[in-house]
Amino acid sequence: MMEPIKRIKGTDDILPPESATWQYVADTIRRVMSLYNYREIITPIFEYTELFARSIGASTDIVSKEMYTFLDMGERSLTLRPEGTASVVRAYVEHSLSVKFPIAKLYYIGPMFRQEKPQKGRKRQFNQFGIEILGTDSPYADVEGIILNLRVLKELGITDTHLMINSIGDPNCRQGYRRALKEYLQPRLEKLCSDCQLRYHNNPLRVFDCKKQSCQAQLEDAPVMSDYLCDDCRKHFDKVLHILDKLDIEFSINERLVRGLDYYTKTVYEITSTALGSQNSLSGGGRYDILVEELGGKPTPAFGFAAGIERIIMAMEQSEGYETPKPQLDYFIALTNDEILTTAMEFAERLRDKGNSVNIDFRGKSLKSQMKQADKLGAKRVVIIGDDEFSKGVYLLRDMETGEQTEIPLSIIPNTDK
RNA sequence: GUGGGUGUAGCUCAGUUGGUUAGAGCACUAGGUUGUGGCCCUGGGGGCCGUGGGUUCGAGUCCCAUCACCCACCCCA
Repeated sequence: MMEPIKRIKGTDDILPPESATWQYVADTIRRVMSLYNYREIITPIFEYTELFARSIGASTDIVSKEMYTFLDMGERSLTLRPEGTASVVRAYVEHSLSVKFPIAKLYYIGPMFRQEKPQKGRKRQFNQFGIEILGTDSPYADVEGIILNLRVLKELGITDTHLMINSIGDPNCRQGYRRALKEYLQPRLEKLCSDCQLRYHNNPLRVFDCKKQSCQAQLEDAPVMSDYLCDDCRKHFDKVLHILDKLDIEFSINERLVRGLDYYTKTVYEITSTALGSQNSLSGGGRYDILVEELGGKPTPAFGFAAGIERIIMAMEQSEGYETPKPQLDYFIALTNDEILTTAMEFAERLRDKGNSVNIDFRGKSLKSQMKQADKLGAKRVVIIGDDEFSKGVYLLRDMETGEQTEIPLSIIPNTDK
């Protein structure tokens, strides 16, 4: 026996019937996107490594240790995308989309790759969907993104969500805050864990993300970003909060919410669910007003979010009233003799011409076994063509719900309407 | 990278202080109904008990190693 080859660690095969859930989620996402008139953008799943280093930030965990990076035959460094925004912005700049779309409202959906140790809610290949609104700095854009995000979750039946929001300012006012935070932390450096001591140097804001009690204790009286926001950032944040209030959106301000990607400015937010375990973030995003410029485009303010589809499905499965999708089939064709197969195939094609889903078992099994099959496949009706019927030029149409059976000439295709 | 947990049939899991041919439910399959699904009944097929080594008269069970998966830290969606 040959040794079977197994799937790569951290990847998943999505099998029927679970794949139907996945399709349902994708359909719902696309439907909601169209409600807000967002249009799909499909970019390659690999890019030059440089793109991610420049956008996400070379010192971030994602770029410094989680990317699948390799050299192609021309010795160019390529990377499987770890997130979606960088590619969208790259395409936006590359195709000068700002000309055609003064405000570009785009969405994407597809697989992302990060080489992390897998655990609940964290795979090495996982799927995200997300949006990008490019070309406006309006706080209304932030809110539209957030409510679109919430609507997708709501329409999927996920209710136990929590929206947290914060502003991390622009590069200028954040600089002032960084300085103040470092001043505050410096005398306490000894009491922080080794990870946080590193963060102190690389990105002191991330100390807030530390889950260690001892580190959190040191942060109790730490300065908060909101005291350091410049007028423009302050106004923007207040406006976002105000609109959310007006729209009756529940949220909480989390002064310590910091994102792990370097490109964010002003608004950042995260939606969590208690159904998930340790990796409880369903989606997150924010404003990134300097990224387009950093990727070689004209200065263009923008907002976006990304959401994890596997995590969304986990949350769905745990929400009340969730049922696994049942198999659907309009017709099953059962026959008692291989000689009838050709006729049955023709008949099936004519049913399909009318838009019916049709299945035939080619194995020559007993009628009983075929009926069982039909039942298991969720067939609404079964067309039975036995030897007797075949010689008479008729078939039996059986309604699987009621058990009623009628004899009909083979020349007549059943009506599709119920 | 660091912890902890789990590996027995396709799936979910039993398996007594080590003791004959390793079990159940679901799924699959054949029949009960010689041409008809769901419910019920009866039979059948399926296991290098993760892998390698050790202890023992004897190992699914004890010991060591190894691999895989899961969960947590870390990080993020």
